[in-house]
Amino acid sequence: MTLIARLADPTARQSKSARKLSACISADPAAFTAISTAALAELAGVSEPTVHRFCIALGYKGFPDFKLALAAELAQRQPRIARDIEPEDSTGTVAAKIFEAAHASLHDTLQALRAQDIAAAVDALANAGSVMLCGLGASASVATDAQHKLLRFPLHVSAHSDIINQRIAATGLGGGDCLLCISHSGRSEAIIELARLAAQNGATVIAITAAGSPLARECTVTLGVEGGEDTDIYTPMSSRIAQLAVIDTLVACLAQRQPDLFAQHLEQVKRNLRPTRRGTRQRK
Amino acid sequence: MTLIARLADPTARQSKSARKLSACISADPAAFTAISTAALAELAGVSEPTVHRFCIALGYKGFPDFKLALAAELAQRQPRIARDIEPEDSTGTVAAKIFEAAHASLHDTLQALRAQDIAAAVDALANAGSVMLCGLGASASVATDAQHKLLRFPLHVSAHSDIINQRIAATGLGGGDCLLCISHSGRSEAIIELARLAAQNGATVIAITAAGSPLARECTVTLGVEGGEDTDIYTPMSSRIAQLAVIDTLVACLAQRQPDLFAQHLEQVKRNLRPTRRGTRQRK
DNA sequence: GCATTAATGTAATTAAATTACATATGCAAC
DNA sequence: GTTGCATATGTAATTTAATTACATTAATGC
Repeated sequence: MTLIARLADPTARQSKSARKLSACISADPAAFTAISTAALAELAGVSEPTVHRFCIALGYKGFPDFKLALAAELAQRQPRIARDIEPEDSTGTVAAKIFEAAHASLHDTLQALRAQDIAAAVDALANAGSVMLCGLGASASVATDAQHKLLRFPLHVSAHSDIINQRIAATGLGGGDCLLCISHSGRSEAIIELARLAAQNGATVIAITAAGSPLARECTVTLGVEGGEDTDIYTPMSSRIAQLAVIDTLVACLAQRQPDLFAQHLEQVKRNLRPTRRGTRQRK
Repeated sequence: MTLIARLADPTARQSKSARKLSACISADPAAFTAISTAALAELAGVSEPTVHRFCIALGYKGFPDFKLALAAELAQRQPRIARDIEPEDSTGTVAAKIFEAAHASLHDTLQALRAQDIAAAVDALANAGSVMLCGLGASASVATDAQHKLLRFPLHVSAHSDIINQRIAATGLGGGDCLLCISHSGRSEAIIELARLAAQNGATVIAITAAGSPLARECTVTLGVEGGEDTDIYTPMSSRIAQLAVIDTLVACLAQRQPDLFAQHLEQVKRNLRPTRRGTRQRK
């Protein structure tokens, strides 16, 4: 757990003055990175040695050590100023905000991802008779991308972005088959229906979608994707990036599971990359 | 410039002992975050007040302030341990590595992106008679994604992932039209030919690809995408994520340029998002 | 080569952090 | 409810670190 989280943690058993200090620091951690024991003691209404003991109790060598750790942690946590784009923003600012949102989304998604869910999804994919990938709108291209990646494996993979074809194909799924749904909101009626249909037929349904969404409830395994900071405008953009990262993770785990294939895959990707590595001076 | 970069900067005019201190700290910055003036003075072979003056000269209030800044900066710079996935890695480790690579790729791409190039690309797109999007393999789904986003604008947009259709469509492009090529390596012969063809017909050619690649040389504007850390295996995965972020940036800038549309776009996305925000307890 | 300025060091001072010790508070057993 | 123990907190002393004041040395220009 991070230091700041530990300070804010109400379940931690702390003494009265420790609680005062925690509250005081949590309120504005940045303000306490450039302050002395005396000043902090004053502000928290405790004595100086209490501050010192507090730091020791948290596992630091003393107050300066604690301050250093706090400063480092504050620096580490992303700027997280991920804010909506304003009409007056410069091109550079727009780019920075977009990339920042993507970072935040990736970060949050990784935090929320549970290893056991990934493992379950990989199991289902690895053992599936056939794998069907579905998405609509922006998620359709994510599904296509997943198909591109999964084609390298000895799986029967199909991707559909047409809701008629999706339903037809889903009807054909049965036990041992696998449906991977991709949806930003997890509230697209067509996809939810599809998941339900596949599940009724006995297929394993995996969703890369918002945790806790209606789609998530229809699924065997849900890989939650977080939108990052709660900004209005660009969340669907960033979440799609996180979806891709989740797919990459599934593919990597799948590859890893099949050592021969893994090596082969590795070799192939290396071969594909070779031209990129070559000096760019020479033509072709 | 970062503090660490400033210390290592050989062009900076520094006194003899300042140079000694810079060298000493640059050698292992982390070691000096938990040390006293006396110890640093000893190690650098200078006196204590010299250390203090050195900190003041760098713009800090004193040695502790300097240490704090140094620690913060060290914490900030990414772990960057982006390494290849090993067969023995756990599921969680695989996920962490994949996401880390994505972070690195985004970071590097943003660093390398030039505002004037984005502006030029946005100009070309905004004023284009028709916009054609092309990519092959993994880049095909990125092109599809771009199409999905650009469809919201009053542009004539088409995306092709079939190399025959691509050539046919590119032949139809002329002055005032715009071709947006997406390629990881920038060495796909088919796409390079396409770019050349379109350019010959007078179209503006934009590429989202590796900077300095053959494709980049055929283009009016290149938006370079960095693969992140130079790891063998998963670079193409991460770079695709960065490609999407670049597209998002273009779309955002495009939206921003047309205030009415921007507002409309914003409203639309907000509307799309609304269901996500709603409490997830209620069904449908 | 001498004067002047900047750079560095020594020693003194101040401030901060830590320790030692005393007191108070809370809890359990009787 | 009181006694005893343990934990928590505070006061004061000590140590350590950081800073300042002043002296000395090295460097540069004339």
